[in-house]
Amino acid sequence: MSSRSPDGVFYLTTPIYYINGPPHLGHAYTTIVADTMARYRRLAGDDVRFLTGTDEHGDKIAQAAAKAGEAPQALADRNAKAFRDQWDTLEITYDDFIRTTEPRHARVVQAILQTLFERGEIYFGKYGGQYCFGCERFYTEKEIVDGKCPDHQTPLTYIEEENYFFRMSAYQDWLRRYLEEHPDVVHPDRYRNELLGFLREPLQDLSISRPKSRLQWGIPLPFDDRFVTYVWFDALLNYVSALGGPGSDRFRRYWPHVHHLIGKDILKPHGIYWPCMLKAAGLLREDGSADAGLPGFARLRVHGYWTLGGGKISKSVGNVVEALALTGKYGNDAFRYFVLREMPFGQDASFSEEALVERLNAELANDLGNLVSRATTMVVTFGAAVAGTEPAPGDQDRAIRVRAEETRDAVTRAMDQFAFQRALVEIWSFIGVVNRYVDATQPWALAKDPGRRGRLAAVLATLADALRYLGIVLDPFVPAAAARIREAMGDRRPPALANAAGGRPGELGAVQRLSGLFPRVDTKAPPPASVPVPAAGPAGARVTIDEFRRLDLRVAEILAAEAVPKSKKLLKLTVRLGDETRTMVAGIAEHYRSEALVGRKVVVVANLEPATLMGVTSNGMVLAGSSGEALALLALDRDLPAGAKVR
RNA sequence: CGCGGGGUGGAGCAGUCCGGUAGCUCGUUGGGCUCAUAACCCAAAGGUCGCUGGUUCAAAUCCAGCCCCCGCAACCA
Repeated sequence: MSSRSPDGVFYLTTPIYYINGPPHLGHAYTTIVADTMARYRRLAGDDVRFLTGTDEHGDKIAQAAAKAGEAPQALADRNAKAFRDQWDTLEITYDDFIRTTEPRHARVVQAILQTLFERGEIYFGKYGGQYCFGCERFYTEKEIVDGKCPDHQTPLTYIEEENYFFRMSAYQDWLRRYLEEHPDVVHPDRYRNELLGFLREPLQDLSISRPKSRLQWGIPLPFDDRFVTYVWFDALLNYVSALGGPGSDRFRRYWPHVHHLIGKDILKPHGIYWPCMLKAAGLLREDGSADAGLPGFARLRVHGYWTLGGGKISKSVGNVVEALALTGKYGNDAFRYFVLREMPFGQDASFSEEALVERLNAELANDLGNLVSRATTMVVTFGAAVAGTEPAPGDQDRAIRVRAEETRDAVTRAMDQFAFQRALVEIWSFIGVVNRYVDATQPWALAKDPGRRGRLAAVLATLADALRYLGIVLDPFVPAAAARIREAMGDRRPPALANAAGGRPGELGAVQRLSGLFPRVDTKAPPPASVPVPAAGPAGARVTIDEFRRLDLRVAEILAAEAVPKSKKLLKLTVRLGDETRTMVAGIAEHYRSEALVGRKVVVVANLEPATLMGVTSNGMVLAGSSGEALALLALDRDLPAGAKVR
């Protein structure tokens, strides 16, 4: 069985991460998965190109920079560095790190836009529609939830403006047929089904520009510098620009072998926009053509989400940034092993420190670490006694060799499907076999019997062979530990899957004892709870008394309360302030039953900008205090008429 | 009728597509071993497979209905 990729070339990308926050568990998982796959492919002998990077344009960055009183580029430089530093800490072996603010990226984006423009794939049109400033995009009637952005729940603004559009609608049929006929381009399969689901609705043309009057922090359109490029159009092209763009040698070599690793949240841009863009730009192979210089589709490998703190006993990690900090506490290998082993690729899984420690102790320390320790100790201790002895291999030894090869093939099959969990299960099953082999052959007993030297020699050679093998197959998953195993076994060859075969006993004399590869974590005295969750939040900036007075706080009587249909948290309240009656929406449905509220007097902000939530317009806000899960409405300790001023 | 995942020994999960003795890891208990990181190996105890009904010789598995949990959508104005 060959473990190589077609042509022995493999191009793997992570999404480029948006730099509006620090790297967290989600980013790290994607990147670790990619790194594991890249290492595995290299181990299998492929020529691998592994790309990651950062997405740095857009209004959010521009605004954050303005707020901090610095240039957007300065902010981007700082935040991009945080990602790079994190990946260095995790020993991620990326070959290239692209930033969308780099000239090499802008050049390619502009060149491709120009090509599309000249081909008539982009047209200038007037568009009137509901726009969300938070999302930097227009919404269709269908997407709008009661006049609000379905993402931000903020009111949309009707904007009529001229923009450039990509004729994405022209590719709907092509894309649907392609996905139907090529089940392997999106994995796991359910995500392909989801894409086909999207395609049952008519595909709209995609607005790909934003007027500079509204957004400046972006790549100018090459054919009209009054506009900058829409962020997704800009961002997706990093996968091409990082190779130097169409026509470059690197592009020709790697682009046909591209695999995009993504999280399920960005399936739509990658599974709909991206293939249409590529098709239009001539960067995909024509149907039926044998053009080897282009891929038929940008293959997608889609993973699920981590959930946190689901368990009852879970005093564990509170958020995704904290979760990532556990790499420092338990080490890169343990963290990698946990996330790869715990989450079946494509599905959701829950993350907890307890589960991590359990796997670290049971699988890394007990199964693997202890095996390495006992085996190296025996080879070193008893090895001298068998020097020069002709080994007498038996069935047990041959069985280990066979099992090793079966395991290697099973790992190959699993990795071809991005099934990291299954690959690890296979390897650990082999570790169990070797542990049982030690108990069955009892080398310590053989060592006491001079007449069984030949047998002992064979057993020790088999053990050494098995560890050398593990030092190779474990390399993508726990690279540091694997390197230590190879070193202890005196194996100085660069690791290669081709060498992960049994039956090549090396010099027992070169073996060194290796103990404590993964020390157990004492769970009796649990480690101090990680970073304490900060309370409600630091006191914000101060306000002046005048600013405070701008708030119109009033006593209000609740006349009626009802749940907002389909909402989980919202109650629609009818309240009376003096003579006036109005509707307010409050996110308290999980804490108060509507019947219990009628007749109560509460404190409200009366002059708040109206907002529509789940279709109900709220004219004000009911005040409540909260702490963690608990929530309480403000009440008066003596009665006052509705409408009374609060200050 | 918004989308999706799930309910299987104490904990976490597999098995469900294609019906036929309910399996794995952790934990517990007993034993073995002494090479090893209180580890490793063997064995045992422990389950009305969420509920109800149906199909069937036979249901964790198929069908119908119901209950509950968890993500996301999706909001705490």
